[in-house]
Amino acid sequence: MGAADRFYIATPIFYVNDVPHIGHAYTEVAADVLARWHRQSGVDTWSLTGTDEHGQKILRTAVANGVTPQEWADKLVESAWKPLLDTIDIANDDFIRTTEQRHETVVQQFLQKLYDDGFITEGEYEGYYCVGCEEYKQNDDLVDGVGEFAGQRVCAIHGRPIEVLKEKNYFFALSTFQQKLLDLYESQPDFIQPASLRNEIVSFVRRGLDDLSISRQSFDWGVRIPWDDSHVTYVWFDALLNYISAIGWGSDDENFSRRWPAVQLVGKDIARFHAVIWPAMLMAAGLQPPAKVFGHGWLLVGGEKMSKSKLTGIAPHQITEVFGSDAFRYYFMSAISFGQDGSFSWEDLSARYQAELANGFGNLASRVVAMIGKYCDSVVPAATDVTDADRRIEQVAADALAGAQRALEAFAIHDAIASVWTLVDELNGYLTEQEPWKVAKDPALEGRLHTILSTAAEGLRALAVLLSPVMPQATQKLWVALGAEAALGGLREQRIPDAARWGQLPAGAQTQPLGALFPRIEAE
RNA sequence: GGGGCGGUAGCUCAGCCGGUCAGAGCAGUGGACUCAUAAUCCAUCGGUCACGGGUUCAAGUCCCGUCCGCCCUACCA
Repeated sequence: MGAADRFYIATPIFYVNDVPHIGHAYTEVAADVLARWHRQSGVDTWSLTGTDEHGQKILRTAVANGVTPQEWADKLVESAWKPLLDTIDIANDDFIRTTEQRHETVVQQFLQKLYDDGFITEGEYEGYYCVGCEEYKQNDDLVDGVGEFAGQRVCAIHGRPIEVLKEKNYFFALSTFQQKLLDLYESQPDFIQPASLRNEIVSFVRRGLDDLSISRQSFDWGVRIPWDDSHVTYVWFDALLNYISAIGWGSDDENFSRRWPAVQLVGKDIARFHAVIWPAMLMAAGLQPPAKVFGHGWLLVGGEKMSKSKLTGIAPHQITEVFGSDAFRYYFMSAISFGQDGSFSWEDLSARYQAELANGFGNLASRVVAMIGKYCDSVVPAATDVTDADRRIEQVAADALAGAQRALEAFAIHDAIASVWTLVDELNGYLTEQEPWKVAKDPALEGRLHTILSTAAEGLRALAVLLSPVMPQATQKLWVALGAEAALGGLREQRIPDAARWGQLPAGAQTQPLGALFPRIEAE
C-alpha cells in the first residue's frame, strides 16, 4: 500500500496533570479534521491521541491528594481528558495511556533493544537538586537568593540553596545521530513543517547534540529500566514511544507496518522532541522516522501566549457551551492560518460565528430548505431547465473541491475551508439573482423554479459533505433535512472526492424542516 | 546573551522567487430585495505597507541599522 493510500496521524499525548485548555483542543481538532477528511477521501486512516501519565509531578500531586499515582491518573483521564474529546467532537480511532500494559511492554522492549545494540550507556548526571522539592532543577527554576542566601542561586519555590548532586543515569546516544538527522532534514525537506520551524530545528541540531539522560533514580513512578530496576524511564523517552506502542510495534507487525510512519502534529514548543529526539530513537531501533512533523502555532490571547499564570487559559467547554462544538472547530480551523500563531478573542469568535456561520452557511441552509418546503411540498425538485447560471454553481463546487483538496494536502486547513466557502457565498448570490420567490409566482416558470431549488439543494449537499470533517453536527442536521440520509445513506459514508459530482441528490427526496443550524446568540 | 517570528486599512490577517501587490474578511456608509436565523445581494469609505538608510530601471517584497511586540533557549497544545 502506497503512502498516499494511508494516513496515520498522531497528536501529542496530554500530560494528565495539565488542565485542558483551548490549546490542547486546537491540536486535537486539527488532527481530527485532517483524519476525517482523509477517511472520507477513502484513505486508510488512523488517528491516535492519549495521555502521558508518568513522572515526578504526577507522583507528587497524587501523594498530595492522598491517592496512588495510578488512581490519580485514572481520575484525571476520566474527568478531564476523555471529556475534552467529547466536548470538541473528536473521532479518534484509539486512545493510548502510557500506563497501559501494551505501552509499558513496548517501552521496555525498545529500551532493551537499544541497550543490546549499544545505543544506551551508563553515565553520570549532575544537576541542581532541591531537597525541599526532592527533585532536580533546571536553571530556569532557580532565582537569585536574598537575605542569608544572597549571592547564591536558590530554588524558586523554597528559596533555599540547591545542592549539586550526581546520580547514575543511563544515556541515549543522541549525539551520534547529529549527521543522520541533518541528512534526514536535507533529503526530506518537508519532514518538518512549516519551514520556519524546520530552520529552527536544523540550526539547533547543527550546534551539536548532547546525549540524553533517559533514566531517573530519584523517584519510581515510571517504566522500569528492564536491566536495572532501580531506575525508571525518563518521561519523554517513555511518552514518545506511544506513537508506535499504540499500533503494535513488537507485537503486531502487520498492523505496525500498515500504519507507520505517522504524521506528527505538535505544538511548536515540543517540536524538538518530535523532530530531533524521536527520529533518532527510531533510527537507533532501525525504524523509519515519522512521515512528517508539523508544528502548529500558538493561540494568543491579548497578543500573548495563553498561560495559566496570566489567567488567560480558557477551557474549551466555556466556548462550546455558548457556541457549540461545530463553531469551536470551525472558528479555530478557519480563522487561523494553520502553522502560524493566531489571536483568539471572544469578540472575533462571536463576530465570525454571526457573520459566517449564522448569516452565511446557516441562513443559506434555512432559506433553501424553507423554499423547497414552501414551493415544492418538501420534495426536492428535478432540474429540467438548466441555464448557465446553474452550470456556474456546478463549476464553483468543482473548483471549491479541487482547491480544498490541494490545500489539505499541504495541511493548509484554513485555505481548504476558504475554498469550500466560495460555494456558500456563490449560492447566496445565486439565490439573490435568480429570485426563486418571484419565479414561484408565475406558474409558467415552474421549470426554472425547480431547477433553481434543485441546484441550490445540490449545492448544499456538496457543502454538507465537504464541511462534515469540520462541522460534523451541523452538516448531519443539514444532511437529514435535505432528505439525503434516506436517499444517499449516511453522511460519513459520502466520499469527498465525489462531493462535486452533480445530480446526486435525487428528485423526489423528502426534505424535512430545518431549525437554525447556528442560532443567533444574544449578547451576554 | 544567543536564536526564531512578527510590526500592511478601525479589527483579524493574505501578499511565494522584487515589476496591476496596495488586497480579503469583519466593522462603517449608501442602495436593492424579502425565500431565510432583521438574514441575503450590490456599491462604497478607508492604508506615506513600524522607522532610517542602501541595492535596483523597479521594493511591503532583497540588504544593513534602529525601535516595538511575542516566543524559544532540552521536559506546557
